Amino acid sequence: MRERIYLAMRTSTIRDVARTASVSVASASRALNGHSGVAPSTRKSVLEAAAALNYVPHLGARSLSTKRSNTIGVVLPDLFGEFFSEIIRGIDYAAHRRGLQLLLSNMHGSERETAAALRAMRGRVDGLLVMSPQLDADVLSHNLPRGLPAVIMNGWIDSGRYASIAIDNSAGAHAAVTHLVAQGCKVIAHLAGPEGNADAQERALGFRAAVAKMLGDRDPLIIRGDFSDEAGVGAGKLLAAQHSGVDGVFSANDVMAIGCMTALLEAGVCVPDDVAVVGFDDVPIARYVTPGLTTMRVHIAELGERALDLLITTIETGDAPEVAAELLTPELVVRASSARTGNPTIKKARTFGNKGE
Amino acid sequence: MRERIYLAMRTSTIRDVARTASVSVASASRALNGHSGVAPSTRKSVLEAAAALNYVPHLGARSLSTKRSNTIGVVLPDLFGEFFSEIIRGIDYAAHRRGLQLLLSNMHGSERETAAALRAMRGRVDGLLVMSPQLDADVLSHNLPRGLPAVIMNGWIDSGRYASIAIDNSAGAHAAVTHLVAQGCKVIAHLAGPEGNADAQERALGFRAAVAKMLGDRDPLIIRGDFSDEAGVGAGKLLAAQHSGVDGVFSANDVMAIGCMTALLEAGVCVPDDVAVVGFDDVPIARYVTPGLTTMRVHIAELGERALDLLITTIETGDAPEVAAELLTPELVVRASSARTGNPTIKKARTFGNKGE
DNA sequence: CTGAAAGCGCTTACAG
DNA sequence: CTGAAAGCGCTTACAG
Repeated sequence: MRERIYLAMRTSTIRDVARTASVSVASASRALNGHSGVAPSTRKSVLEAAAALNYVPHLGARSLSTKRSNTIGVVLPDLFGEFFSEIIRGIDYAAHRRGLQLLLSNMHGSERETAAALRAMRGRVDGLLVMSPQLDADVLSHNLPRGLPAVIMNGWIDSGRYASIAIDNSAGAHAAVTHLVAQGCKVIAHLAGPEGNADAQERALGFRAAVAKMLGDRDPLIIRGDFSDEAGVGAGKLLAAQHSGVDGVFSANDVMAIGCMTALLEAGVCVPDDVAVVGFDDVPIARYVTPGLTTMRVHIAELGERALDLLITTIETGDAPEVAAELLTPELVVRASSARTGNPTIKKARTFGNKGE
Repeated sequence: MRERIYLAMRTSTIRDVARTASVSVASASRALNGHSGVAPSTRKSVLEAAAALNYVPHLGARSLSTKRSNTIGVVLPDLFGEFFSEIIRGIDYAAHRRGLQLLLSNMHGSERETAAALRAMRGRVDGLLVMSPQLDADVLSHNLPRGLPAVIMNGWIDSGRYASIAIDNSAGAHAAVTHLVAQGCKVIAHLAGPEGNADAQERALGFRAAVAKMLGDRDPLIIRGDFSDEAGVGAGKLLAAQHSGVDGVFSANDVMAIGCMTALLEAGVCVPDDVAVVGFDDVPIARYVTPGLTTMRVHIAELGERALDLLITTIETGDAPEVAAELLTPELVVRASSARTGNPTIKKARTFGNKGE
């Protein structure tokens, strides 16, 4: 009884197919893979046997012998959320077009886990897409299995070793500040991303440079965040309570910008007339919040798509002869969150001069 | 020269480690895997050799011989978007806790692709999580590799063959309509999901039953959608233009509900006072739109988490002795989109009696 | 056109 | 404690 169940459940192998079709395993393999040079009658009986046995090839075994998995490994800081979801969409789109599978993994923030995730890809994928804004090139290249083609997205890029693709954060920050100033903002604060994150750091630096140049502000208010909506809410509450005279906010990402707007609105602060808000990324929901969020559009999905294209090129041309390094320039998308009428609904605290009151 | 590059790039195998450490491959394997019964000196030299060679084990080969991949396959209708992103978050959370990797795949809508995706999992994963609201149990079970443990999420479930977990859509629809009626809505329309989708169908049926019972409406307005924001926008425009007297909308998912609200607001229709809107899912953004979206909370991430737990149980207990079938009941979350003051800003068209004018 | 054999990179009884 | 050998399920030169 036990044995019968076992036999019934056992998945059939190419050996079973060969035996059923009365041919060798080699012939079965050739027929199954549609190779030429197989007698029609042989092919027929093999395919029939396979169908009868409901044969499904063991891809692990196949890739062990072909050294090809038709799978791309993707290692991201997270697998969910507005931003990563869009990245995955782009990668998936490009992978699907080429008949490639995706092996996704995330690094859960720690260096140890990133190393584990990268190493776990060995022998299972043909190439790697890694987004690691938190880790420097050394950690990365030490743990990237040798000989595995890889493309680095948005990281502390070590040009030369791996192809890479990234966002021009500095240009983005500059454009955002320029826009806020053009809208009449006089005191602009920055809602920053996590420390140690390459993108966040570049955006903060770009912001500082821009407000120094355009507003002569060398010590702007910078609120440290972590890219989460909660951080945005906290910042919004802070700004609403503080009466700091801030009339414009440049947030390092959209998710925080949205949290910030929500908190400001709840506190009775009008966006954009009291405080104009600009985000970064243009995640899908940016257009659905009210007011719609002005932001620096990154074309996130396209970024993922381009990264996969780059990887394929790297794989096909062998050991990346000229290492590519693409830089994507974000574009300003103006929506209601920054469209100021020039009529603030509340007087600025600093007009009264008694800050903290 | 060519050869030198090749040698330099070649990834080292356990054989290289063994040779470097002057032990057999068997001993190297045991040392590397931390097995007991290895002389300390042997272990030491093996680990040193591995470090020196920057050895990374070939997981494909390992799982071929151990018949264990420590990877879970996940097949979803899509890998991105608010809903699937949350599902993935839950699955990832549970998988990470157990040290499991995720192999994600989507089915891009077609039956052929679903079959391919399911079969491609053979030999690469220890179990499968499948969400397939579009396909019936036969297609599914025909393509699920025999002997591969699986859990079906939200599908046309064939209780008995596979463990499953699903949402009580009927109860959810009923609760949504009950709420709208309690808010004073008299004419409720349904923004439906795609045909052939199990969840969508159950929600529509539940809606019909509820409005028939509570409002005596046996022929309610049902607008066919496809779960996309565009469909929601289209429905909102339609409702705004139609003067149909509709004062409540129950949408089959949040994303359409949000699109619908956006379109209604743009057309000058007040939500909730002219039209109250209730969604389904409680995706993360539901709380950030303005007005906040009332919805049936599904605890999406938890659904993914529970599904993985179920799968692990199935794998561990062998061939699922008692096939589990869990049903999750969604709960009503009231936000501003349905909090009516009783003061509509515009007169209902049907009050005038000249519909279409 | 076909089959026997070697090999992909591991692990694990089995002897010693 | 250690090593030689078989085996996981495939593919692919190599002979015939």
